[in-house]
Amino acid sequence: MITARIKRGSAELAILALLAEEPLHGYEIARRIEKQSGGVLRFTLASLYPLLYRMDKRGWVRGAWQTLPSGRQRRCYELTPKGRKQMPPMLKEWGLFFRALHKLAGVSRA
Amino acid sequence: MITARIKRGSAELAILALLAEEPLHGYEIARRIEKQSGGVLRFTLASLYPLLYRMDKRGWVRGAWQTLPSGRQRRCYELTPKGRKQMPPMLKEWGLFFRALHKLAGVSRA
DNA sequence: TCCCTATATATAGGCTTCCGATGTATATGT
DNA sequence: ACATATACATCGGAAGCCTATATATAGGGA
Repeated sequence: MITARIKRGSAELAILALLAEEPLHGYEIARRIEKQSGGVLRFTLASLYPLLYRMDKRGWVRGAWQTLPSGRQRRCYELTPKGRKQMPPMLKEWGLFFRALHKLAGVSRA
Repeated sequence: MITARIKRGSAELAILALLAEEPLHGYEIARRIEKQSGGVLRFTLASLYPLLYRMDKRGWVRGAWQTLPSGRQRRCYELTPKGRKQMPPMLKEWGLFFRALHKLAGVSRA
């Protein structure tokens, strides 16, 4: 039986989902999480960068330095096949968790 | 704007929801969380008891020792009015959070 | 009789995950 | 000139949960 632990780990899923659409750099990821969640999910940069390094180390994303025309540097992250494989089980686990919490406490999406 | 932090804190909500139906002792709470969530939410007793003490300290629940006919003792927890008031905002926050995660990553309840 | 499981509470120690505060540096608008 | 936005980075710490362990009683099966 799949058991969904009670945990916050939704940040990783959010990042994977964003990078599944297109490669992004850190600062842009944070902005999109806030924007695309309607301002609900706030995510500080102090949380984001260590998270990205960890996901890079695991091989879920691959970061590469870019040099902008201005000469400025930034790190662009791309989803790897291994990272893409992580998504379905995470989606399933969160779905299960949500349904369970709904059954117990009546949490609704509406 | 209400911002839902990314956190696991669902345990407190689950406990409040169970105690809203009827007073229960710790061991029974853990059993019901597992049972009523279809085995999805697992919750170790080592997490549960400190949580109950904290909620008692905050005045959300009130624990009282019972002596069973067998002479055995156990602690029965009851929801307080203050505890009941915590539920609607928590439900709202979790609802917002799930909608946001659904928008971002496609987490579904179905 | 002895052991195993279930019931019931409790604590120590530690891990993961996230946040606040702070720092550095460049680009852009006013 | 100055404020704001962009962009990355780290330190320290808090929160929330788990593993392991301890204690003690009750009931069932070998």
